[in-house]
Amino acid sequence: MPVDVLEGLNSAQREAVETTEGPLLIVAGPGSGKTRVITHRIAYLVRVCGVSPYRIAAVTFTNKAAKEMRDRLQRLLGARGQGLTCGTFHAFCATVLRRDGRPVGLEPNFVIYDEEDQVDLLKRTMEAAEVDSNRYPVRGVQSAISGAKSVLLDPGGYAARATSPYEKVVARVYERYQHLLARNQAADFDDLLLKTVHLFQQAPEALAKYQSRYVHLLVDEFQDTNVAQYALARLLASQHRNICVVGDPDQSIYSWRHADIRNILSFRRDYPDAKMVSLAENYRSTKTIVAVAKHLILPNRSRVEKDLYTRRELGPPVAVHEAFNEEEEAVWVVQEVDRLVRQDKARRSECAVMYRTNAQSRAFEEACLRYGIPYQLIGGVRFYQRREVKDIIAYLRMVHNPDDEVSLRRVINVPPRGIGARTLDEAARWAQAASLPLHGALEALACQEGDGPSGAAPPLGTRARAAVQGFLQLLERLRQEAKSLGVAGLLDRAVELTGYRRYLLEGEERGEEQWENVLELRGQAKDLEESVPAAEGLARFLERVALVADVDNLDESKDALTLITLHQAKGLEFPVVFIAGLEEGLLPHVRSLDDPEALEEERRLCYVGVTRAKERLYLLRAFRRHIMGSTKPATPSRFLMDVPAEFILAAPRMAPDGWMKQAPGPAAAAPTGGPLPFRAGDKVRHGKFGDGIVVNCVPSDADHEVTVAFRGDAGVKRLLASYARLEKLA
DNA sequence: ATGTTTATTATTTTT
DNA sequence: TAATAAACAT
Repeated sequence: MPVDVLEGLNSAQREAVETTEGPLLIVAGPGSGKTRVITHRIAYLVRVCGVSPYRIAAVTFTNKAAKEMRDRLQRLLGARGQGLTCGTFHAFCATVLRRDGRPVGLEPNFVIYDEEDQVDLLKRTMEAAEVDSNRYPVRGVQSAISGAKSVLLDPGGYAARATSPYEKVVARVYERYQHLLARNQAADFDDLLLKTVHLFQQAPEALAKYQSRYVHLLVDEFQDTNVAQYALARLLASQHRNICVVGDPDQSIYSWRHADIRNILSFRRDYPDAKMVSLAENYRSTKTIVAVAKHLILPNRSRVEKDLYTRRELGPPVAVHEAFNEEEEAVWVVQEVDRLVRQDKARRSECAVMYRTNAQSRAFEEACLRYGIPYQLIGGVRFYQRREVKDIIAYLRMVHNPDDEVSLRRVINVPPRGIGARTLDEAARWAQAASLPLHGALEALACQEGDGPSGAAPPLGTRARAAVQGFLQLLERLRQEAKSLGVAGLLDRAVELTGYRRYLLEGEERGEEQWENVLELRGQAKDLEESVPAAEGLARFLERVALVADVDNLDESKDALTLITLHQAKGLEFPVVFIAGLEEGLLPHVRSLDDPEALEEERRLCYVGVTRAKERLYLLRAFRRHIMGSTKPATPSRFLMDVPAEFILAAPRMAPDGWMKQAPGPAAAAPTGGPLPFRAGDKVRHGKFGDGIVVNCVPSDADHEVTVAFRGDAGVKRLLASYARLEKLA
């Protein structure tokens, strides 16, 4: 009866699923059915080996991946999957620390600081430590500390290793920063991992509890783990040694987030008896695309050999197109999408444009708007990062954890209630002197209870005192009401008592939209109330907003062209993929040009993009590119040189109908577009821009580029003759 | 305490 | 170029 979990698997996949005992390393190429293998392996453990789901942990990097895994397991196991631990590293650690974090200084109600909160706190740390933030940019220090934490160095360990003056300064800041976090009952993202490892090292009974529980451990996206995460996985697995890691070194693109591919080497060193299974058959892409991907990644030195292949058809050749500039690159793509859709070759939702930097999306958005192509821009400001959302969350966080000073400072004057920088400075100074937490100092000051500890300094003016008093009363009231209200109700009260709605709607530029976001947040709180006991509601809600960032993700039901960065595209697939900006300095990015390892990562990024494509792949570059205010000539990316000519069809500027049917062949010389259709001085009319005068007209590939000065708001535009449909006026 | 002007600085961003 | 932060004036 239970053999069907093996059905439809190829032999390598089957081997991976059936290897249930001992350490296992699965190297999974793109499109090789990785998620399928993981889920089937879990199903196999439960249904064939009779392992209780309670004893299995599957750890992923993203909530999206975790959710997909849960959904698929639901289908495979139904109710028999109950009790499985499946989530991100960070979520797992947060759970452990809420329950058992006291030995490492965390109360169950600790808050989780995101990067913005981290930077806020660091700024103040550096001020207090008198470190000049011009000489030591906060972002840099933040990254250094994060890097230290990712390799499990605490302030002492880091200080001991610090050699350069810069590192010594960082060490000083790091030490104080950790003190402040502790005083705030807060952990940043890196702390979640670091503190869990420390907990396991310092409290053997805590480790024993989790070690004995998890008989089987699976780690997905292993190429993106950092040292701390790997250490954690090893600790967890050390009793039963059933650790299965799945990854693809060729798709490691997060070293700048301290992911360390060397973990794969460490794994082999730490588990010399590990079995290795390579999933090399690709089910996603055509032969052409797989071949291009292979050639592209081949020059990388640090690789684990893996011979990707597919049994799929050859498919159309890869189209390489050189546009004049980013604007025309975008127009070309948008028109090509439109053509594919009109000719029924693809639906819009099956097409994606991928690029290295977010700034590149702009030209594509404009082109989509101009040609009326619906699009979906992925990325940008994440929902929980939005100012108005974070403000509301800050109120909730203060209710939950009075020590959270970052939240306190964030909203003490939002909406404005007359507590400015001066008052706050005074309170902070006072708190310091009396060694009180900030909220304690504010309370003391508001009651005017005596003078400073030294008996001197008359504290606040009456006006400021009243304001502070008002704020504290507001908080107190919220805390009282929180006892009898759900999260949504509490949120409502916070909004009401602060007048936040009016503040947005009357004071802010995008108030309407911001208010919508607050309502969206409220909706989520309401949803959560349905499934969580009221007593845990607030804690669970705060946990979720801290650790889940993907509310606004790809909507597959929308019939729109997807615009997405290469990084975000990892894990996705599309029948039609356009990779834009294949130019030196962009892909590979300038900041990687002098570093061979960084260059390899850029190459992997490009590889990730190529391997997203199922049927059709387009590689684009511009001849000139507008970057940071000035236009510069661009040279073709070295990655383009690694695509063998036999797979390329040099796409003509205007794709004539059916050109995709042509046989692949070497790039043909660009034809010219015949006699000039316009001359400077001609009067013309354009459907959208109205009347204008031709300034210039030059041949451009198979077409003509016409520069027209329009009379209306349109100004001077450069258009392609065959698309602009300019009407010549007498 | 808050609105205005100037200066600065620009990859990627799973948690 | 354009967004954002810090400095500045009111």
